[in-house]
Amino acid sequence: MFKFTRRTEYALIAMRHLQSKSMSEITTTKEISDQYAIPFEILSKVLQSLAKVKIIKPVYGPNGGYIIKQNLSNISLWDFLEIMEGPLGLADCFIDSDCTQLDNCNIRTPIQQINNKMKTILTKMTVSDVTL
Amino acid sequence: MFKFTRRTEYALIAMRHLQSKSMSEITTTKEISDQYAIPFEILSKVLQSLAKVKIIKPVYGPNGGYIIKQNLSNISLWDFLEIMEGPLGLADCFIDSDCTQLDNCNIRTPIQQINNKMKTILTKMTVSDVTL
DNA sequence: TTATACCCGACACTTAAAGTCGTATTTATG
DNA sequence: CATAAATACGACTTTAAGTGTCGGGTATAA
Repeated sequence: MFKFTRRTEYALIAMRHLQSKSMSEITTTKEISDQYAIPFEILSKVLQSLAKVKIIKPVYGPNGGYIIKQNLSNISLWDFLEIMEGPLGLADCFIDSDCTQLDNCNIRTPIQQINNKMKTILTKMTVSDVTL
Repeated sequence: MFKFTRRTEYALIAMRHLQSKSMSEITTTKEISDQYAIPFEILSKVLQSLAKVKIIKPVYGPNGGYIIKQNLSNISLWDFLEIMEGPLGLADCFIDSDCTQLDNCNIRTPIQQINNKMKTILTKMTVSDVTL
C-alpha cells in the first residue's frame, strides 16, 4: 500500500515544472524528460493523459509542447490520484463493492473509518499544494 | 497506491477473530481459514509471521492453535502495517533515501508534507481500533 | 507411538506497473 | 507544398511484487 506509482510521480514533477513557467511559455516533453531523467516515451503518455483530462493543453507542430492550466487549486489530490491510478480505497469493497464474503467480513466497518480519514486529508488538499 | 495487501487483510480478520475469543480459548488456523474462506496455507504463513513478532502466541500439538495478546492498543497501525508490508512511504526517497535524482526532484518537500499527514493518522491509531 | 497442530523454505503462478516500438496526426516554416 | 518537429496512441514486452502451492520439519497431548 501507500506508494505513488511512477506515473503519478512523473505527472507531479511535470506539472510543477510547467506551473513554474509563465502562461505563454511552451514546454516540450523532451525538456522535462531530460531535466528530470524520465524516460521520454513514458512521460509522453503521462502528459497525453493529463491533456486528455484538460489539466494541460497540447500545442502541436514545431515549437509545440504543453501549457498548463494555471489554476489547479480546484482539483483535489484525491481526484487527481484517481485520474492517475484509478479508483482508490483501502480494500476492494470500497471500490467495486462486490466482495463475495461481505457477510463474513468482520473488519469492514473499522477499515472504512480509516479509509474515510485518509480520503478526507486528500480531498482537502489540492494539486496546487504540490505543484505550487 | 493505497490498498492493503491480502496478507494484511487476512491478518486483521484473523486478529479480530482471535480478539473476540476469551483469553483461554485456542483457535486453529483451520477454523479461521474456513470461516472467512481464506486459503489455509497463506493464512498459516500470515499467522506465523504474527507469532514471530509476538502479536499472537502459538500452542503446539493436538488441540493447539493460537492465542492473541489481548492488549494490542500499544501497537500503532503504522507499525503494524510496516510489519506486514515493509517500510511505508509515498515515495522511495522516504524509505531508502537513495534516489539518484534527489538534486533534480522538485516535489520532494510537498510530498513529504502529505506523507507526514498520513503517517500521523496511522500512528495515532492502534491495531485494536480495527480488531476491537 | 501416533496424530494433530504449528513452522518454514523453495518454487510456480498471476497480475499490474513499467517500459518499448511503430505509426499516425497536427502544424509552423522555408 | 514538402519537411521537420512536435503530440497521439495502440500493441507489445519486460519486470517486479503479490499471491498461492508443495514438501518436508518440529513440537506435544494422549
